[in-house]
Parts: sequence; structure tokens; C-alpha cells
Amino acid sequence: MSGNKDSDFKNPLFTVDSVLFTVIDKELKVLLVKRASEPYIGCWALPGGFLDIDIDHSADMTALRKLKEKTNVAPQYLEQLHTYSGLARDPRGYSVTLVYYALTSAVEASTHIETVDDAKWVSIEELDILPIAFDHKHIIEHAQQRLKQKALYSMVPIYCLPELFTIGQFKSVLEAILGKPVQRKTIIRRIDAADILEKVDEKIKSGGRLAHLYKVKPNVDIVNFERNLSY
Amino acid sequence: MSGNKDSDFKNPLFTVDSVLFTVIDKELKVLLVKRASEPYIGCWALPGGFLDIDIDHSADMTALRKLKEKTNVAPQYLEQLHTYSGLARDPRGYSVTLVYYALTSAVEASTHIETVDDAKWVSIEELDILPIAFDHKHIIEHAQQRLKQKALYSMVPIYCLPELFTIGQFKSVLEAILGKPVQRKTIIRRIDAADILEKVDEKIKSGGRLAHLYKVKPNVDIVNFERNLSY
DNA sequence: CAAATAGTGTCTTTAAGACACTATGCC
DNA sequence: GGCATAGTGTCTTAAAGACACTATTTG
Repeated sequence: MSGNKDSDFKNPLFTVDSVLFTVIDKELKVLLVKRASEPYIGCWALPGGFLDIDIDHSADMTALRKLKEKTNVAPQYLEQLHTYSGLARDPRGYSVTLVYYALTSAVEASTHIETVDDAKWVSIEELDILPIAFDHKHIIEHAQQRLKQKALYSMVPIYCLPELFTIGQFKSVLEAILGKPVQRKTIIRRIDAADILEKVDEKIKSGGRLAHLYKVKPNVDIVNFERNLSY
Repeated sequence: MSGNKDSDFKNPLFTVDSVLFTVIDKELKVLLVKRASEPYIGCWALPGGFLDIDIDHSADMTALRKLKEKTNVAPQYLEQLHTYSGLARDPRGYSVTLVYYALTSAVEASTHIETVDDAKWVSIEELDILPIAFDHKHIIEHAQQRLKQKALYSMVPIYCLPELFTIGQFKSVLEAILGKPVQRKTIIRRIDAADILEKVDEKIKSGGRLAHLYKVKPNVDIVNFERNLSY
């Protein structure tokens, strides 16, 4: 029953946050911003904020808008993770936070991030030594787990890559996400089966033999495979 | 950034709804309740309502509480589906609804439902001919799709079954969810591999040879398989 | 030529699909 | 016995893992 007569409820505060991932130097990174106000002032937190009903057609817009403020670009992939709620998560009172997870290519987003000092890419290991606000460390772990799962059965990790990329780069991204080696052969087979990438008529140097460049075909959907990579 | 100083935003109305599934007579059914007030008075809608910050420790509690009001039992399985938001979904204004999907065994829930006339099990085909409130038809389709996906790679459909059940019943549930036949052999292999069910020392008649009864082992987690059933 | 990375060939392994077969209960 | 459902055996098929092999580029 969406909505009732009796809307004179204490309505909880509703916010939207995002866990934006990318892979830099074969390491999985998360975008965090430094809090400028209490509580948790000076701590690092997920980018996000209040849904503005006048400009955000939906919560997706809120997530994109807040991410754009920090990175100056829209992430290549955005999906809802979970909605967290309760009294204990924020000292100011009962809160409800819709969290997204998102993927972007490092090159596009990083130019802008490097110019500001209240936002940075944080590697997963760094999370243990940085002060993280609210329950955001827990949320990031949850998001990482979900991304890992998604990497096992879909092509979504390509959205951590720039428009043109090589199989070797894709392999690095997958290995950063999964935390374990992946066979080149398996990746090639999946690229073949998914049929959502096309070879670009261009090659790039990579330390050895020149590598083919690939890009995502226009207007393709996410493809799920019937079989996972092994855990 | 969960929360800010400036909480003087027009906060959207936040509600929690659930898509409760079960399988009755080899048909997938959804629990709907008849709306008693405007808008969409007399139409059928998903059970749900406002989060009560005084009694709901989290949104999960809201979903469970509202479902218990209608069925008198807690569903065996509950998971977040998606959060829907926007201006167009409710004529009264901008709304944000966290939707869960849930599974229950028909026998436990149905006794109570049959005593009230504002709640009933609706089969998926019936959705086209019943008047459905808000965007709930779309939400149910989304939930059904997700349940289907989940049935391909996990054991969650067992939560549509009573405590003790046979492989034949499990097969019926799977087939109702997937809308296509499934091999008994495949189910048996999965039960074996998942190792979360145990044979009960009891058999039940089923029209032919007596069937073994199974139950879920205590304190087991959801198991995901590395390979899907085929689409 | 050596080192490095790109890309192929192919054998093994795992788990599902298909389907024939046996088993057991009720009429 | 005959029907219906339970349950097994086993061959086929699909796709990942392992890994050796060839190809191409730079130094």
C-alpha cells in the first residue's frame, strides 16, 4: 500500500549514497569524500546526499548528480545495492539510505578528482587504516562482495575500462575485482559468447606484441552467463 | 554523505511494500490487498505501509510487520528487490518506496488469508484483468523476473514449501516459478551438491510410490551454484 | 636473439540436459 | 497386472580450467 491517509508519521531522513568503483594500477579503488561537517567531521564517507524532489526525477538522478559533483562525469554503470535503515547508523537519529554501486573508467573520472582535496580514490586495503564515517565501511564491503559476484557471471567489469581497451586490461580489472588470477582464454571465450564487444581496427603497444583494441557495441544490454567463473 | 546540516529539504514520503510469492496448485501467486482509501480505492495493491521509527528497528521489520498483519506469519524468505522513486508513481506527490520480495509456504499463510476479504492470492495471469494500484503491476513483474533468476542458480524456491516436502513438490514449485519443465534428476543433483537438506525418516503418499520427505537443515545459508539452469 | 605480452589449440573437468531404466505403492 | 509417481544410471553437451604452443613487437 504505497501511501495512506495517515501520513502524519515521523518520517525518517532519506538520503542516497554511492559506492563508485574503478581499477587503478591493478587495484580496486573506491571514491570517498572528506566530511566537512559534524558528525564524523574530517572522516571519509561515500559521496551522496539528499534527494531533491525538484530536480531529481528519481533516486538514480540523485546518485548521478552527486557523483558528477565529485568526478565531473557520469559513471558508466550504476545499479542499486541496498537500502540501509535504522537508528544506530547515524547519531542524529533514524536514517534511511539508498545505496548504489557504480563503475567508471579511471582515466575519465580522475582528472577532476585530482584537482580537489576533499575527494580521492581509496584502495580496499586502505579502508582499514582510514577513518570511515557512519557504517560506510560495512557498506563498501557489501558492495565489493556484490561486484565480485557480478564479475563471476557478467561482463559488467568492462565499465571500469575506458572506451577502447585490450583483453589484457580487461584481465587486470577482473583480477583486481576477484582477487585471483583469471585465464586469458576464459575471458576471450566470454567476449566471444557475449557478443557485445567489437574489435576496433587499431592496435596498441603493451610491452610485447601489439594488442587488439575492443569497444562495447552500441545499444547492447548487460549479458549474464549461465555459468560462473569459479570462486 | 549520509545526512547533512541542511535537512530542511522537502523530504519525500517513504514507504515499504512487499511482493509475497507462493505456489498453490502448481501456479505462482502473489499476495495482494484491497485498498480501502483513495487513491485507487478498491484496487488491489501490494501489502505495505509507512516505516514506524518507534517500532521498526529497520525497514526489514516494516516489511515483516505489514506481512504479518495480512498473513499472521513471517515469510520464510525476505530480500530487498528495489527502491522505486519519482513524481509519477503516486498522484499525491513524490514518493519513495522500498520494495521487498518474499516467499512463504502456502499452507501456513493461507489459513489466515482465507478469513479476510481484503487480502488474497492472485495468480500472475490474473494481474492482467484485475485493477492494480499505482505502479504495482510493474513492480510485481520485476519481482517475478528476479525470483526466476534466483531460481536458476540457488535453492531459495524451497522457501515456497512447507517444512517437510518431497522432491516432486520442489519440482512443481520450480516449474511454476520458471514456467518451464525441469528434470527431476537435476533437482536431485542440486539437493545433493548444496548439502542443505536432510532426508526425514518418513515417507508420504503421492499417487505412486511413496516419496521421501526432506527438510532444511538448521542454520544453513543460502547456497548459490556455479552454473545456472538453462533459460 | 631474449623478454614480454598477445593470442590459439586442445585436453580435462564439472555440472546440466535427455532419457531409458528400475522401484514401489495403490487400484 | 497396470498405472502413477519415485528414484537411478549413464550418455551427451556446454563451458570453464589448465597449460603448452605459436605470433609479434621492442630492445
